Amino acid sequence: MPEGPSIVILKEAVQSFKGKKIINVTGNSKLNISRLTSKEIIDFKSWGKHFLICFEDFTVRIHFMLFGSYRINEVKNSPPRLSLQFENGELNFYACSVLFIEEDINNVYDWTADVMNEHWNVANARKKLKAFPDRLVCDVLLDQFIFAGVGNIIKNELLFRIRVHPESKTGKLPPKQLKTLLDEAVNYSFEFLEWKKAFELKKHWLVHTKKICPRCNIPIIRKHLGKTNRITFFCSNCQVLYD
DNA sequence: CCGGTTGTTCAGCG
DNA sequence: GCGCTGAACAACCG
Repeated sequence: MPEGPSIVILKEAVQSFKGKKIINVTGNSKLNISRLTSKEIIDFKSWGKHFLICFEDFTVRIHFMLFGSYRINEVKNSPPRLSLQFENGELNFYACSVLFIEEDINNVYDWTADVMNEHWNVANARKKLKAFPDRLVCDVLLDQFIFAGVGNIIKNELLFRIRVHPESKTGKLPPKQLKTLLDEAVNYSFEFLEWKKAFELKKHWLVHTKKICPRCNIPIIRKHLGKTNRITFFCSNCQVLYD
């Protein structure tokens, strides 16, 4: 559930509650969620993997982490972390991180860093990469301050697509590959969104959780890499190491 | 039933 | 104070 495109799907799915008043609030969140009672939802926004419920004077940030989930006008057989009741339905969040943001979210979030956002700015991302040329591409793709919304699946798949080895240093990428990486961070995320909407996401995975390279038929390498130490799937034959 | 994983934070340690 | 490691959280799939 948790990569950026999934949050965009959620944002689209809850539009019927925009402008609506919350008539009851429950949940096992340790925060004072009762403050939401009788409040009107001004808007829903997203930043990367963050789902934002905007009120007049504050914002609720939902982060689904690895295991979080939600239901719209349905309930799961487990206690909700946060449950919002409306005249026209309900919105339930499970096993997620809930946080109140009191500041203006425009001062909290850099919208130009969100690969799914209309304000995404590729020049800003390029500048952030240039500042730390020794970082590995497998790490920078997961850096939410550079590529907010990109997760481990998108990381693995896009590196295979652009034929770059995950342990390549960003500063050693030829300009053409660097441009392709920046472009595909957005392109792949939007393809992920369409596949996810069509319930055919896994069908399109070429290396993630795979055993054999679909291009050259040799075994896919599965290894924890980089400072992020996340599991990485790649083909040592198809993906070129720039170091 | 066990192993694996779409994520992040933080304690502990050298 | 730093960077690194691993735990913790907690749910579902195959």
